[in-house]
Amino acid sequence: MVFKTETGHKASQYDYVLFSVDPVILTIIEGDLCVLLIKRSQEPCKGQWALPGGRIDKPNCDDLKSAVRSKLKQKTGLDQPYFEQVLTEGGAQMDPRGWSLSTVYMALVNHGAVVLAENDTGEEVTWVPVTDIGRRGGMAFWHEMLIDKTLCRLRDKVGYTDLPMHFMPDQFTLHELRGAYELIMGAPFPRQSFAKRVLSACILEETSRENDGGGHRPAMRYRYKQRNKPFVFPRLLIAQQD
Amino acid sequence: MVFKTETGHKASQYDYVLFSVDPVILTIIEGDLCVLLIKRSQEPCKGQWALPGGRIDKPNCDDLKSAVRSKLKQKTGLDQPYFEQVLTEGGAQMDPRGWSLSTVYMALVNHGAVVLAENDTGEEVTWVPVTDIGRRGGMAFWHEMLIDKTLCRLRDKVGYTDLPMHFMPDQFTLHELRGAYELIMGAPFPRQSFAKRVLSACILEETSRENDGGGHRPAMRYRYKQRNKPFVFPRLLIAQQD
DNA sequence: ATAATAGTGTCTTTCAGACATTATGAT
DNA sequence: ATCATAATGTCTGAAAGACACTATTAT
Repeated sequence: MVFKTETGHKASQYDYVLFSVDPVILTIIEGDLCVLLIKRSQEPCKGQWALPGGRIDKPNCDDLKSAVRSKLKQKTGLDQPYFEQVLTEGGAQMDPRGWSLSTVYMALVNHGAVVLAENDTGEEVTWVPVTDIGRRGGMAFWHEMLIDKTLCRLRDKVGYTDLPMHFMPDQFTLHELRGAYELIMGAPFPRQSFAKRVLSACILEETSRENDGGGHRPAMRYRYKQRNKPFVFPRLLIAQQD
Repeated sequence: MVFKTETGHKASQYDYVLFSVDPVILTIIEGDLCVLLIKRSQEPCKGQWALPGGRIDKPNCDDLKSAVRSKLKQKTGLDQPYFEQVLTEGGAQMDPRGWSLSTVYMALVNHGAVVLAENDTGEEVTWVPVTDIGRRGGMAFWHEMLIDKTLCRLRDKVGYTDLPMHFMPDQFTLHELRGAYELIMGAPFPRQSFAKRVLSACILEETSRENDGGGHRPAMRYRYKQRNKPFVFPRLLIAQQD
C-alpha cells in the first residue's frame, strides 16, 4: 500500500511507526523516590498503571522537545522543569497495536511545586514510590522497563553531577541535599566532604539561616543557581559499582 | 482518517510518524576523526551527503537495537561494533515528507576492520573527516546537526570513559591510544599520568613488545579487554570546559 | 548544663602530574 | 657514541575524607 504523506510525497505504510512520548517524572516525597503514574481508562492495558505519556500533537508542535515541554507543563504545572531524554525504545512486542516506538524523558521536579492536573478523562494520577512499582501488578506496555532504565540513568549521573538539586525546594540545607543524594544512591555520604565538594562547585548561593525548631544550631539555607547544563564533579562522588 | 493497524486495532494517521534510524559511524584514519557518509541517489535531498541510515525493516526486526545492529553489520561488515544511542530528534521541518523522527546512534569502529559494503543502489559511500563536513555543502535533512550532537556526546564521554579504545586495532601502544584521546579532545595529555591511569584501570592486557622500526625502545602493545559497559574513570581525564 | 546538629581547622592518605633517571632499540 | 622513545622512580601539590573541636540553638 502506497499513500501520500502530509506534504504530498510518496510513502509506504511501512515507513511509519506508532510513536509516543513517555515522561518519567520523578520527585522525592517524604524520603521516597516517586514516579508520576496514571491508571489507564482505555484499552489497551485498561486498568493498568502507565507513564503519563502518549501521542504527540503533530499539527501543533514543531519539534519533539517542545512537545515534551508542553506535556510536562500540562501534567505538573511547571514551566521549566529539568528534563532530559533518556532513550528511545522500539519493537513489535511493546504495544498490541503493532510495531511502535517510545521516547522516554526523565524529569526531576520538586514535589511542593507541582500541581497535578485534573485529568480530563478522569484517569487516576498519583505519585508512586519506585519501590512499590513491582508490587502493583504489571504495568502497561513496557513501562516498567522504561522506568528501570530511567532510574539507572539517574543513579549513574547522580554519581558525578548535581542532578538531585532539581528535587529540592527553592531553599534547602546541605543536610537535606545530602539526604537526596543518599536516597538515590542508596549509600551514606561523608558529611563534611560532601559540604566541601558541593560548596566548592559554586552552584549554590546562600540565602537565610533559619531555625527549624530542633534543639540545635540552625543550618545555612542555599538556593540552586540555575544553569544550562548539569554540573559535572571532577571526581566521582561515590565509586560506581560495576 | 481512521484505519486499522498491523494488528487490527483502530488508529489515526496522526498516531504515526515517519521514522528512520541514523547511525553516526566514527573512526580514526591517519589522524583524522571521520564519519561514514553516503551520497543520496534519490529525492529528497538527492546528491547531498547523508548519514547511512534509513527506514527500519519492521516485518523483519523485533526491536530497535537489533535493527541497528544489523544495519551496522551491513554497512561495516562488523558483528559487534561498539554503539550507543545518542538521541532522538523529531519535528515538522526535518524532512520534506512531513513530521518525522530520527534516532541517532554513535558507533565507534577501527578503520582497519571495516569492509565498506558495495551499495546496491550504487550510492557513493565514504569516510569524511568531521572537519570537512561544513565545507561539503549542506548535508541532507538535519544530519549535520545530528553529527554535531553525536560529536558533543563523544567528547563529553571521552573525558571520563574508555570510549577511544574502540577506535584502536586489536593491538596498540599507549602512545597510539593517547593520540586518539588527544585527537578527540583537541588537547595534549601528560604522557606518564595517562599511562598510569589507563593501566591502573585494568582494562588492558599486555600482548607483545614489537619493534616499529623507529630508532628507539619498542613499546609494549596492549589488547583491550572486552567489557559490557564503558569503563568510567574515577576522575575526569581532562576538565570539561563549560 | 545538656543534647543535637552546624560549621571549622588539622591531619593523613591518595593520586595526578612534574621531573629525573634508566632501558632499549636503530643508526 | 648518539639519538629517540619507553618505562620506572621520586617528589610535590591538591583534594578527599577522617577526626577533633567550636558554634548555636532548644530544653
